[in-house]
Amino acid sequence: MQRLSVLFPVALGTFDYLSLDNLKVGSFVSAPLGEKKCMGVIWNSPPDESYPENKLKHIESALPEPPLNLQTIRFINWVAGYTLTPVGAVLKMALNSEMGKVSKKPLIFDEPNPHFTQIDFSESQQKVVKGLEQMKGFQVALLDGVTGSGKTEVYFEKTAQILESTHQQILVLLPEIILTTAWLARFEKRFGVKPALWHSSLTPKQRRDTWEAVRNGTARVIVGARSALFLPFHDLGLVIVDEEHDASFKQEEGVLYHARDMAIVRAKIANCPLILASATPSLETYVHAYQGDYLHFVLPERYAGAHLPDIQMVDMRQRQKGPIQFISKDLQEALEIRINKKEQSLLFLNRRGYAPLMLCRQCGHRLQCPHCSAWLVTHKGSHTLQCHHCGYTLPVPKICPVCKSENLVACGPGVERVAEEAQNLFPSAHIAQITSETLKNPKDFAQIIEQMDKGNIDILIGTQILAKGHHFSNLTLVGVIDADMGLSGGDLRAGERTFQLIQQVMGRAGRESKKGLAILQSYNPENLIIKALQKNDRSAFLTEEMNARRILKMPPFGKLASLIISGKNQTLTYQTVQKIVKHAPVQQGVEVLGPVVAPISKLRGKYRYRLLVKANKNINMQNYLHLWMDHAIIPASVDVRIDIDPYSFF
DNA sequence: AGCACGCCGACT
DNA sequence: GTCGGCGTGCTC
Repeated sequence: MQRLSVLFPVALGTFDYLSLDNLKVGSFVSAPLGEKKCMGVIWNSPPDESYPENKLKHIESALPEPPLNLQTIRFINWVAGYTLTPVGAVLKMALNSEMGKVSKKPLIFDEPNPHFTQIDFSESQQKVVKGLEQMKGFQVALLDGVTGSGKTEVYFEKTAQILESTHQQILVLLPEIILTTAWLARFEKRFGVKPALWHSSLTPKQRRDTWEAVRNGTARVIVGARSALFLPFHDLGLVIVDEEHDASFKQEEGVLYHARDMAIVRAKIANCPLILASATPSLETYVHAYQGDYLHFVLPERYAGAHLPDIQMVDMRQRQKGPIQFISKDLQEALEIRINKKEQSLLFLNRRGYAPLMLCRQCGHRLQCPHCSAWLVTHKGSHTLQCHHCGYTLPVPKICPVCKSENLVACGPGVERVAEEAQNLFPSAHIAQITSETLKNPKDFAQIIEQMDKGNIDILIGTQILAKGHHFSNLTLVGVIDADMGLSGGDLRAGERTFQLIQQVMGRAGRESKKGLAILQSYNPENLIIKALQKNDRSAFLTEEMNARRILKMPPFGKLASLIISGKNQTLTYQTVQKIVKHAPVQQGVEVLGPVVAPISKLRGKYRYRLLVKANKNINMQNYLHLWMDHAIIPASVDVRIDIDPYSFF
């Protein structure tokens, strides 16, 4: 009879059990947990000998499932330790709901063919292809190429090399799986077959089959969103993170992790190369490349002789008096020229709905969400007011709920309003809108692309979803309605995000033979970020931002962790925050900032406070937080969430 | 995370 | 009197 450590896919640590069989680490078992029998995995943590043996239960049975491999187990442990999450919560991400049931028909892919097509590369592309070819073992490379420079085809060559010379697997992470249609077409064109896909909207059967094919090594190329990192790879030989700067790699619910950073750990454990690709690298990645920690490959020009667009600035402070117009005269004229020439235009505004605020002109009342401290956004398409934080929706009211007057007005622009204005300016133009709510699945997006390719759309108006790598061949004008929008609020990465987003959006124009134009509308044209965008001067922006972060000891020159303390009872929550702050350990090189009322002070009915821990680079943040929180007494009705390397400051 | 237990208000 | 809301505590 021996003591074994068992981990269950629930937010808990390991528990010890007794077993007659000699079960090895990674084996799947069924064991009693509380009132129920649960599926668990024999874990590699040492059993807790201090726990009394007479309290131990017995493992019920071993399951026929093949064991989880050691690399995946080590990765799960690492992520749990880094993010301060119970290991079981991370295990849950690595399993699938169909576990325990044996897959009847294993998934057969034809294998991708590395010789299916050969691409003609430019001289600079060829250099990078050669460079990537040399990468062996654990090494990180930044593949840094302007929009439209053909990064994808270049990393496909490294993919082909691994496919041809080994039996290893290749993992490609993309930020949003809804946008992969075009990427998949390129893959199929290059390798003759579709890769294995992993994302949240697979059916249980697809999940089960793909998981099994990844586990047994028959799936050679796996493309997925962040959760694909946790698949039990049989033998991982290459990891690619495309659009590595994209903020959606940071998981903001459940286990809070950054998929790009965890991909580096995954590659290190697998001892394989990692490619981070972007036209607008994150500052973190750029600094690593700059310091020589990463290889740095650059594709300086667009593929096939296409040029980057010209950039024109419109100072919105100069606009004429009269009713508010969100499309300036200059932009209007540029749109008209494109419509007449049968070329396409794109208008970008990173705000969904019609107007961000509904206000009573009689009494000044602003319509607010009953569950969150946020304004309700007018949506004309669905005749509703919506809370963009919790989803609360109600029909647009006719009268003010406070003074009962009929003087409610919608303030500020959203995508719907810009579309309305554009349609009034150009009544016969074909205008389409694209936001996360109009795109329910990859098919919706594919349809818009098709309509664009056929020339059935003159003006496409949308949110940030437009910024992500699409190739519209007849698109020659990009209008940024409000270039300053992302800059206010003063969060750490506001400047970086704005620069990346607008640079990416502008990169949609003129990707083929016709020269593109980007028009930036700004109320703040002297701002350094706006100026760098206007001059297309990335290094000016990066230098400036790098210096600012270095002086402030902000990431990547220092470490951050954020604590969000929330609860339905405001008084109890606040008292808890006070108590937590009082017990913060004093340590050289660590600063605890706050508490402050969170910018969204109430979310889904819970009151929220924030603390920020700022530490020098050499500090072990996890140790510090354990020292602080392990003995903290927190009421069950108050929730304390720790976010290591936070990206969201709401 | 689930799940059970137990304490209070609401209604057949 | 019973149903069920959710706050609290436990899972080897």
